[in-house]
Order: sequence, then C-alpha cells, then structure tokens
Amino acid sequence: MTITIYDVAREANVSMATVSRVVNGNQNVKPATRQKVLAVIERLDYRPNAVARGLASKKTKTVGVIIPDISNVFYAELVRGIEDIATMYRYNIILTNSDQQEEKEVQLLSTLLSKQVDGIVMMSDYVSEEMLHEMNRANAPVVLAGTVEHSNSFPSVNIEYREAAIDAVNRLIQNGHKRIAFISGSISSPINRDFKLAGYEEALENADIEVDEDLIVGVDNTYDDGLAAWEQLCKLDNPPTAFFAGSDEIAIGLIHGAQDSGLNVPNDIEIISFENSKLARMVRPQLTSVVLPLYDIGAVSMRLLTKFMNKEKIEEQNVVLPYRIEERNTVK
Amino acid sequence: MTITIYDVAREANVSMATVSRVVNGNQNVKPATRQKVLAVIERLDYRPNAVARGLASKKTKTVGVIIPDISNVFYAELVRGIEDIATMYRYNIILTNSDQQEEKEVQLLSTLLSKQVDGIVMMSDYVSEEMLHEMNRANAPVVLAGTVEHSNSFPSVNIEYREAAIDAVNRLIQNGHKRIAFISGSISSPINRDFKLAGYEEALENADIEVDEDLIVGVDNTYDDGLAAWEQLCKLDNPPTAFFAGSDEIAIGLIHGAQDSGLNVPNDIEIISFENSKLARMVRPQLTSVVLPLYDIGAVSMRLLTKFMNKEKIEEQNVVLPYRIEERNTVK
DNA sequence: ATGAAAGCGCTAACAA
DNA sequence: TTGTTAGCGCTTTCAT
Repeated sequence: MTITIYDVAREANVSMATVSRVVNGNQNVKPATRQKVLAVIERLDYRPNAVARGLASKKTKTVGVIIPDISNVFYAELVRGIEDIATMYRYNIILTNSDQQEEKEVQLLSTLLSKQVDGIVMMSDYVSEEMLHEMNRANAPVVLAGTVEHSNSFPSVNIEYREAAIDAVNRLIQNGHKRIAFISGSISSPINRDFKLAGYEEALENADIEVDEDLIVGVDNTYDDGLAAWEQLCKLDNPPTAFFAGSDEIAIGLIHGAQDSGLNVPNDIEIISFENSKLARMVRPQLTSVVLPLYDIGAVSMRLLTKFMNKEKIEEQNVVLPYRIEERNTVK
Repeated sequence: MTITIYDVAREANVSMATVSRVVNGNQNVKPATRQKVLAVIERLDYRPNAVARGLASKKTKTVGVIIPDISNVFYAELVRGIEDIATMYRYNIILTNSDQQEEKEVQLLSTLLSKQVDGIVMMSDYVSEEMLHEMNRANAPVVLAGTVEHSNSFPSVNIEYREAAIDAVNRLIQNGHKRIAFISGSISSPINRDFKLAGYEEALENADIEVDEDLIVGVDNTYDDGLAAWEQLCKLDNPPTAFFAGSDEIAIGLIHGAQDSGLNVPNDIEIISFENSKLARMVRPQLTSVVLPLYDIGAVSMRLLTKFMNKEKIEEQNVVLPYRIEERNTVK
C-alpha cells in the first residue's frame, strides 16, 4: 500500500541504509548510486515517513506553540513571526490556544511533550508555579515569548516594558497633562502590574503628579473594554484628559468613546497606546503608540529556540529587543 | 532516561500489553490490575510517546491546516474555529502559511502528509490543478474551508457567496444608487470573479444598471488597497456613490478615504462590506456587512474532517452555511 | 483477563 | 562506499 524505504531499496538494488543516506543528504554515497536511488524515489513517489523517522532519531522537526488566543491580532502577529523562522529552519509548529487558563496551559504543555516536540515557545501574561514546575521537568527546551517571569530562569524575548511605559506617559506629561489614566488588561498579571503600571506610576511620581487610583482600570484588552473604560472615567468629577492604553483595541475604544461624547482627539483628549498592531493605522485619528514588535518577538524567540535545539552556544538567554514610539495623531 | 511503557510493565509486574490496555482505556483489564498499573504510571510519571504510538497505530491525532496568512484576522478567526473543534476531538493542529503561493501550498501539503497527519483542512482563494492532483493522491482526507473548487469533488464548507453578493448590492440599489463600485481581492481568483463579481453584475443587470468596468477594481484585501481604490475612483468623471467591498479592511480604507475627502458616510457615500470581522464594529460609522461566519466555517470544516477520519457516514460533503447581512451604519 | 511476539518505517552504530 | 543489524516505544493479533 504505502511505499517505504524498503521498497525503494529493493527497486534500486541497494540497502535501506543507502536509501536513508541519500534521503538525508549524507555525502558518503557514490554519485552514481545516488542518481539511481533518486530515480527510484521519483518513480515510486516515495515520501519518507516523518513519524518513523522521529521515533528512530528522537527528533520530530516540530515545535509546540502555546498562546492565549490566535484570533487576537496581537498573538496572530507573534505566531507569524514564529512560523516564518520555523519554516526557515525546517520546523513545523503545532499551534495551541490556552485562553490564559493555567490548567489548560499545563495540559497543553503535557500534550506537546508527549508528541515529542523538539521545543516549545510559550506566551502568557502570567507563568504559574505549576507551569514553571512542568517546564522545568520538560525534556525539550522552552522559550518564553513576550512573557515575563521574574526569576528569568527560562530563555525569553521581551522589550523593556517598564521603560517603554515611562516614555509613553512622559510623552503625555510633556503636553501638560495632570490627569492621566491607565487602562490595561488585568492589573493582577505581572506584565501589567509590575511593568506597565509600575512605569506609569514612576513617570507620574517623577513629575510630581499624584497617582489617583480612580484613573487606573484593569479590564480585558478588547475594544468594548476600551469603550466601557471611557464611559466609566468620563463621568468622574475630575475626569482624565489623557490616556495610556495597554492595547490598541482599548485605545480605539477610548477614541470612539471620546468622539461619541463629542470630544476631539487629540485636541480635547490625548491617547497613547502600547502595541502598534496594524489596527493603529486603521482609525481616525491614527494611533500614537509604543511599538511592541510582536512579529520580531516571535521570530527571535523561534530563532533562540533553534539554538537550544541545536545545542548551539547561547550568548544571552534573556533577549531584550528595542522599542520605539510611533508618533501619529492621537498625541499632539 | 525517559521512562517507557516497558518500565511501567516491569514495575507493575504485568506485560506491556496490559499497560497499553489501561492507557488506552481498553475494558479487558481487571479493575485491580488497572489500579495497580495506574499507580505505577502515576509514581513513575509515565507519559506515552505519541510518536511511537503513531508509528504503531498509523494514527497521529494531528491534522494539518494550510491557510494563506495567520496574521490576517480573517484567517485567524477561521483557525480558531478549527482549533476549538480539533481540541474537542483530541486532535492537535499543525499550522502552515501558504501566502497563497501555489508552489508553497503543494509543498506544505507534502510536508504534512509526510508527517502522517490524519487529515487536512485547507483554505485558498484558488485551488490549482497541481494542488488538486496532489490532494487526490493524498492518503488523508482533506476538506476545503471557505474555498470554492468548481467540481465540488472535495468536501467543503462555504456560504452562498453569489447570493450574498446579490443581496448586498441590492441593498445599495434599493437606496437609489446607480454608480456602484466593486472593490475586492484579485478578480482572477474564482471566488471573487465567479461569485462576488458575478453576483454584483447580476444584481446590477436585474436593476437595469449598466456594468461599468471602471467601477470594478481588484486589489489585495488590505486597508491600504481600500484607501488606494478610493483615490483611484473618486477622481473619475462620474464617480461611484456606493461601494461593495470584498473585505472589511478594504471597506475601512474606503470609509477613511471618503472621510479624508470631506465626505460623509453614509450620507454622501454608502458602503457595504463582505466579511464582518471584529473590525466591522471598530470604525465610525460602523460597517454594514455581509456576515461571513469564519469561525463557524472553520469549526464545521474540522467537524466534517473528523467524520471522514472516523469513517462516519457523510450525508452531504459540500456544506453550505447560512449568511445574513448585519445592518450597521455605512448603509442608510 | 493477560502475555508473547511481531511489526510500524526509519536511523545509526558497526562491519565489511 | 555500502550493507547488516539493532533498536526507537508503542499497538495489535494471536495464544493462553
């Protein structure tokens, strides 16, 4: 039925070892034999069975990817970066969605390991103790993409979130704002609390602006949450005049909330985002945003993973990528 | 080093066959033995090797997915639908991006088959002859998601694109428009030419409106292309007053193009889109759009695939899902 | 209910 | 340069 390396060997009058050699590009094959074998492979339309290969070699040429949700542009960009580099190094990726559920993450990790993936790249707002434990016992390298884990005990690729947040908020402070709100995903996750929020607070303190808890709201990273946050904050006695948004969707919700209230962005309200997905250009006014290079984070993570898989020397396992602020029209 | 079924068998004083039985939930095991084996599995933290299992059983519990580009919201939604159902049936997915390159599609298909996937779901604007040929020789079932192939010789999941296009254009005609433009992805792909464009033309003809080639433009499905299409058409002697856009990004580009020219949507210009991604609500005015149920198409495709993989009876291999028009604010 | 043994299709020593 | 031969870790008859 299916044709195997054994069929090719027989037809070509060589041993299966020789066929294996030509398939794997081993140089120890006489050109003439190689041609002969190649011809038979062509004629029989032989296709190596990667599963058998994986069992024998203990390498599957596939890596696992654990992300919160592929239908979110944010993660989709990241995955594209991972996939492009994976392809370049001849790996395929098994994609899984965790929806940020710790239990699911652990279970996905387990499934991926049972499938003998050669490595894993994982992204999450928060790495639980159990996950950390499982990652430690894993027999495949795992790299964290855009994911902070305070001990830095795992290879990772990130940007200086805190510095970036400070820069972003300073941008607003420079324009004279005293009432600056911070709207982001759940404040309880380390990335939001210890980095973005911390940077926000530091920037305010440096400018002698009092931190007002009323101006800090943790929601989800969605458009509707941005809209809702606007509704909530605009009815404050002393409402904010500027916003630091944790994601583009939130920022766009804020813009529309303000516009629906008859306000002008950036003349009445200024907004800076932290993401810069393709959405940033698809609003009016276009979003000023800290550039979170998702594609690059994915690509670099995958590249880093290949180094681990090939046991190459690693100069720095916690990579920090540069960031910048893309000036557009929501900040004057 | 790694612990195998053999280790478990030894520790539990049973044969590996028995361990295999308990791992696979075979009922022919005395409850007492089952407990004993389970305990050892727990203690040794045994994890079955899916690759070995795949080689022995010829089933890998993984399916391949070939889509144009995961970083496009459109396809990302589809993939989420596929993944959710796959998870439900205990399959994992290997995700690949083809960028709509025929050659790459063929090669990806080949790679996936060599990895012994149990099935494949594929999406593309156009199924080439070669691809069709390769799909026919594949020893795994493949279903086409949101992909038209005129012979309908492969299982597929779609909506009535042509009818939907007619409805959409009629919506514009009802409002008195005579100059209606059609902007979509490449006109040379069957889905655009034979369905959306054909529907557009049919609707116009039914209303005795002459089809004007100047009002038909095939670009890519991006925001910038929408913007560019606006620039191109607004300087016509007799410019269009309404647009039928093939995707949300194009539609948003059109809206912004019109607004940047000082025009009001929907008072001066009306626009209807064909997609209804989450982007549709994230513009002002919000997009009126034909609902292309991407998530559902993905989910149903995957479900259909499981039927083929389990050799269940298939009542209808070319599934047609319902569509509707979501009325929002770009059409009066 | 359980075990023995033969593969699944390939890689990787080791020989020759 | 080429062939022989063990496995890789599991499923699956076929016995018992």
